[in-house]
Amino acid sequence: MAKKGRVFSGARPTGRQHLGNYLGAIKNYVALQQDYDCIYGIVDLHALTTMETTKDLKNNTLEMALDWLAAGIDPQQSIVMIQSHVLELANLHTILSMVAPLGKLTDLPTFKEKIRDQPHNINYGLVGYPVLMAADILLYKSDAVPVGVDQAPHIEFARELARSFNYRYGAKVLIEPEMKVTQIPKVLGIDGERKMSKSLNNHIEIAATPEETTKRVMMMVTDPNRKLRSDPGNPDICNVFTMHKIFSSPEEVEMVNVECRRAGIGCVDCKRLLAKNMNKYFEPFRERRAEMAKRPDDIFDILEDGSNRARVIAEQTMAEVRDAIGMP
RNA sequence: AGGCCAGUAGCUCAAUUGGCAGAGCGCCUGUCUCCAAAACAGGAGGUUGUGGGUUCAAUUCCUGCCUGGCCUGCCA
Repeated sequence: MAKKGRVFSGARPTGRQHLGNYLGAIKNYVALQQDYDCIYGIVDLHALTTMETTKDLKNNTLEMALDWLAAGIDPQQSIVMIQSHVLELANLHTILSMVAPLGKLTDLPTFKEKIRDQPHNINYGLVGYPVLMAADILLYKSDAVPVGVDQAPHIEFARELARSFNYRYGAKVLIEPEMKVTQIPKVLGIDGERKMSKSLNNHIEIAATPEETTKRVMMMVTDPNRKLRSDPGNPDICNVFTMHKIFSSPEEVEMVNVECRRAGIGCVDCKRLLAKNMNKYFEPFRERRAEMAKRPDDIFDILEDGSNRARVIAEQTMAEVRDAIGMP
């Protein structure tokens, strides 16, 4: 069947995925498979720019791959691969680094953030992060890249690199990728104020047990003005309600919306309903995942197969790149 | 390569002349609340970067090494 083109997206191996990862990326990855030839990379090289210890790298890769595959990313239909297993990437990265303007790299907001976050580890790779990202996208001749708005400058940078390369070497080898801005719901953590993230420990893992999920939901911060059971609440500022809108039926959402405001239901009732719906939502996923987790070798085989398929595309691109440059 | 400075709890930092390594924030538990938050009470968390040395005793003094920052050079 004819698809609209090729999509590449990568995620750093952060281990077991949480609701933010799922709603922000994975769900979208699964949906895109219908219309595009997708390549999903576990970008371990990018992870090295911030990781100071790599002892969990392999396990984090496995855990994330399990979440991806069990969630519906289909390795028959898409390519699921490990970034570092395609050596051509390093080659293209080096070549692109000669075209990449340093001033632009150091001006990017993400780089400035990292300077603030890890002033003791400002490495060369950190500056070149967007170059490596561009290399990944361009290596596979991606037509589109699904990203959140925060990644927009990086995609724009990749487009400019492709243009610069093509102009400098008088070729049309590299394809400027379209930015496929996905409307990512801003998923807040259980603290109700900051973005859900593992490092803030305000996350809920999608592969968590029903008990663990319920426990974490009960810990969620609600409308602080609703102190007593008899007080009316305001769902508009309550993250529990936001989650209801994702995991509960329209009828239940309406019920919560009405009953919370007139103290018809309490937060405990509200949270129990949410936890129940979340657990129901992820039940089939968790069953599939548990099955897959019994055979970790199979997962690594899938990743290896994906990397091999990706390499075929990469080799073709690199032949064209070398030819365009006029390398002997 | 040389010179100077720094490294202490998850984070930011204290610790008198060399004398039991502490605080704030964060984290966990409890009280209180429908839950959560807030408040209060309690708790965990450390080979003081690391190996030697001096000393009755080293976070503190000496020294090798590691890491980071600033400066001066050398090579490509």
